[in-house]
Amino acid sequence: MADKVTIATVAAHANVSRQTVSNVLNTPHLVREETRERVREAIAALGYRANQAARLMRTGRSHLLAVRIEPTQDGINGSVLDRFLHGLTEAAAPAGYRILLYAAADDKAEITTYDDLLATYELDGFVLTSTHHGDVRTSWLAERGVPFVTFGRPWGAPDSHPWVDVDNAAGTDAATRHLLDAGHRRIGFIGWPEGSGVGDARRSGWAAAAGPESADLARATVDGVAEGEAAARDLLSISDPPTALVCASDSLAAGAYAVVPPGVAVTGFDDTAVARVLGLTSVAQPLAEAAARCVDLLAGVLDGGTTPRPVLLPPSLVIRHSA
Amino acid sequence: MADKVTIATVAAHANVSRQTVSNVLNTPHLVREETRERVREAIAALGYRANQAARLMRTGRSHLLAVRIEPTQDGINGSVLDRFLHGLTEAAAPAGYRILLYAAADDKAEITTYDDLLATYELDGFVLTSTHHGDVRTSWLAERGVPFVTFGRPWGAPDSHPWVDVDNAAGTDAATRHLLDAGHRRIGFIGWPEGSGVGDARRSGWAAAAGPESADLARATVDGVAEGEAAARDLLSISDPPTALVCASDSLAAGAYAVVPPGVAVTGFDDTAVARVLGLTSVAQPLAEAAARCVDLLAGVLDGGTTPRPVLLPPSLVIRHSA
DNA sequence: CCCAGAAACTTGAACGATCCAATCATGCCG
DNA sequence: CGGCATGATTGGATCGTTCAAGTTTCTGGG
Repeated sequence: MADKVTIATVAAHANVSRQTVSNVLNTPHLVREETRERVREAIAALGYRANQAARLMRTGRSHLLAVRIEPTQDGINGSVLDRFLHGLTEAAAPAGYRILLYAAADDKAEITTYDDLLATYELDGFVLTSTHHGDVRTSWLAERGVPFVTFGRPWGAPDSHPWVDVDNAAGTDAATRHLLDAGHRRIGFIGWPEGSGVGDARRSGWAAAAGPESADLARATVDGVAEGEAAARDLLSISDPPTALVCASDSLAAGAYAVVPPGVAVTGFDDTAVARVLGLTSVAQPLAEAAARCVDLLAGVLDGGTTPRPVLLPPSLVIRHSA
Repeated sequence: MADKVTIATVAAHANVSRQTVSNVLNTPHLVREETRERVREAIAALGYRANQAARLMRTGRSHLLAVRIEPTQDGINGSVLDRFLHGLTEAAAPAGYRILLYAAADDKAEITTYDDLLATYELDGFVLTSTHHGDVRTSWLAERGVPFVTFGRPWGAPDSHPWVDVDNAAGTDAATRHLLDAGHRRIGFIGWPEGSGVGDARRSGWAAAAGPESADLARATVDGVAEGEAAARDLLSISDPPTALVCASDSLAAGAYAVVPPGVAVTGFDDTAVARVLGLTSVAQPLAEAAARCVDLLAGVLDGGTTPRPVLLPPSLVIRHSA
């Protein structure tokens, strides 16, 4: 391979100074068109690419965004993060950013990692997933003025930082309406214990569409297939049992679907591979879109200095034979 | 926040020169113990962290490893990559490396990306997944002397580069033996068309254990649930049909399991969430271990300059009620 | 007490880019 | 035709670190 092509190589090749080459790249309007063209040709001919490390040292901008990769919980929702990461990576590239991964056991360890990443790699920003009530991470980042976006709205102060979220309530609302349209009148809900923002939103969407007469048809349990099975059995054992079940996750739905008698409809959430294989009707999150908007917001803060508006995306219902 | 802490800040604080601080970090044996201790205290007191960008400029080592993140195919095997990535990230951190993601539509685009990543970020190495026959990527990297490891053995020249792989044949062999132990005598196989190294290995493991008398009980098809269903139907319609089916993937197994009569056993491959939910017996790959060994090998090449030996890991059989 | 040689430490330069201030060229107006 | 504003281009300094080479300190044998 040829020797390293630096900005000086290009400058010599195009008969201009280094600074002029730099201007062509960063502030093209300062350079006469003729010169600009000549420099561009030299860049193309030599295959020059600006060295990020050197640029970073001067500008303080690494063009690196960090995302945490979490260990897959039960594995069912694993591919959700997977698709989100892929979306991020694809959206970041054209905007000139790259995605750096980090792992952390808990929120406290995550903050230590922030400190490290910021000091050693001078990251430009963070994308946080699965935010929760009283999240220490967001306040730590905000205090230090580190740019970040969350996928998931802030559960405390309304708009304390930019965020992208999927309208969870609209998702269960759509699922419930779909069941109503199919003639179901008693529609149950299997969700998570109160306190998780996402879970509460999913319950409220069902509650709004199902109406107050269904208030006693909700069950709360931790996520899991066995738990979904148990909750479904419980709901079906009451007098005048529900004829359809809206579930807060595909795990719960998979469990429920395994024990309900034929004719009882079940819907899940996240449109995972499990839903696809079982034929579960499920609410799909627009993950690629969400990832792209996360990058947009972050790039907006970084490049434009704007304080962007939050983004709330509508989910869609994927109808299969379970409902 | 306080101003940036550089090596000069530490040097001033410890009453030594910059170089001595650098020596404490990189070649401690050159520094007198007393001084070393003093410098270490200064580093801790100031919370100093070496700036990677500056270090990179001088040494040419970015401590960054790149991995491609692929779009999830049918979603079923999605979480495999997910778990592998998590393993990589966790293993890389203690070795002083970070993981950078990139996306690419095909092998050709991937090579363009290599070029870009190497020139702009000066990546230390690559981890390649899903290598295949006549892979242009490995030869491109090898020609340029770029360090890389593949997860999946090279299908051409035997040991042309370091690799980590799971013994696919051992996996289907174990599954087949498990079925033999359970009393099955006619054991079929549903796999992929010849030519994919992984698929061929999985078939050969079954073939070895099932014996030549089962040679006509193999079917080849592209991956997918519907395809698994069709292949299973086909195998069960012959005279003296198999009483058990070994499948090359959980997708195929899920399809097959849906149509086989009770008593016919089915095994899958990859121990995905789908297998867990359906209760499919499946071959599990030690992904975290594989990822860790990938990092080991790459770190060995980068730090030690050694040419490490390939690693072949044994899979394990997760037994559920499908077999 | 001197001196060679090793050990410990320091200084200046360099990596490749951008920023800043200064210089050179150009065109316009009086 | 000189003066001057404007625009285009240039050279030097700089970011934080490590390398290479230099200088000082220490040690021990004669």
